[in-house]
Amino acid sequence: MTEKPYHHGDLRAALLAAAEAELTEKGVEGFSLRAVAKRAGVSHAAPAHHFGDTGGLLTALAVEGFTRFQDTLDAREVGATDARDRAVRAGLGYLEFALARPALFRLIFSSARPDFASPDLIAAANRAYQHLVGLVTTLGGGETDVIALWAASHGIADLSAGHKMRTLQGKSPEAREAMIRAVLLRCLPGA
Amino acid sequence: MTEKPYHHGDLRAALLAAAEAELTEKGVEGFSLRAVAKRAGVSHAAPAHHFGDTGGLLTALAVEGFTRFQDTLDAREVGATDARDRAVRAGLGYLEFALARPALFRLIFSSARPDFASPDLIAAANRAYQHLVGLVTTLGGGETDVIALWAASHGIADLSAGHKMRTLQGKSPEAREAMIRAVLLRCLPGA
DNA sequence: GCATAATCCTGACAGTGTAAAGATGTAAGG
DNA sequence: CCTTACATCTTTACACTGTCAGGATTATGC
Repeated sequence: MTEKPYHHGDLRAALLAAAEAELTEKGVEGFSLRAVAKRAGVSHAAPAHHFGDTGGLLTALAVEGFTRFQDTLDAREVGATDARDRAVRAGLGYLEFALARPALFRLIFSSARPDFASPDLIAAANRAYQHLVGLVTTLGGGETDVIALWAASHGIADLSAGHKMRTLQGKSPEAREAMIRAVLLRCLPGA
Repeated sequence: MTEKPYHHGDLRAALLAAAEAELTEKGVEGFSLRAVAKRAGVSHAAPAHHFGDTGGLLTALAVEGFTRFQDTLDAREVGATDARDRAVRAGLGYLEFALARPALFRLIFSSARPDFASPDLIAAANRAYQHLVGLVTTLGGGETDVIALWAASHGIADLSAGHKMRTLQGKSPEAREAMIRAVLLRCLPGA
């Protein structure tokens, strides 16, 4: 294995990994393309060929973020006792992702830097949304119920990621989960 | 009135106004301190004396933003038929502010650039939170109810400000408001 | 093997935030 | 009134940023 081959091999993936690390350390607002390149051990202009500009890199990262977001929800849903419990668990997964990867959460939900007109990103976002719709329609809910569950889940997650909701931070994990379950249950159809 | 006095007179206020204009045009992530100074017709290092660094300016702007946020909610609450309607109207004001001033909304809720340890900012945020607590406790609600109403209001507002919730965008203003009222009512105590 | 394309680097440019030091006005005290 | 101190603003400088143009290197197709 040569020390530094001119061609990286899979620079695109390496840049994405470096970008995610950079993002979690500095946040969306402190994100630096040159720092990502340096972290990947490559020249500062190397990312341009793969992603165009900074927005392109962040768009690709947002696509990856959306799938990881959905993965976290899916993982939480396994073992659900019934359809209602499954919807509640999805909301808990929403929060879990926001707390585990706040920067990625901000990138996909509260940033203007990715190109949200990108077909890939639209597709990734739609997958997550359609999954939510499926959860609610299984319970016999309609548009209003989708909005209710989404808003409550997102509100708790976003406020918790920004450390705004200190009432929840103070509680023990069990008490916190019980509280959130109670809130989410209100948003389910036929409550 | 001389054209350009060396001392501005009230540069601090002028910079805050310029900063808000700059923020609404470029967003938090495109915010530039030098552009603010140029907009105020002053040297690029002038803001430093009044606000220290960029974070200081954005912190002061966030304090102003929080009071305007609360003003919007208060304005919506006048004319409420009862306590329940008042809480619902507060939620509608939450959304109104997020749509009218999305950049300011992002600054106070989803940005890491202001110094949220600043006493002024903490005080402004606490005022808004205590007002929410008052709305809920008047209805006989507890901690869980506060979280429910806040999360739903914030979720709807944040997702709408980011143009993520297209279900609501498509509706007419009347249908939209009716839908949101239905969601918020679920979060009130004794639903 | 050779032309071509893909990949990565170097160098340059305008723009950014911040710090230091100088310029200019204001205010206070004698 | 004059001077001394202070507040305010400018100028200059530096390191850093994203992006572009052009050159160097390697892989690929024929």
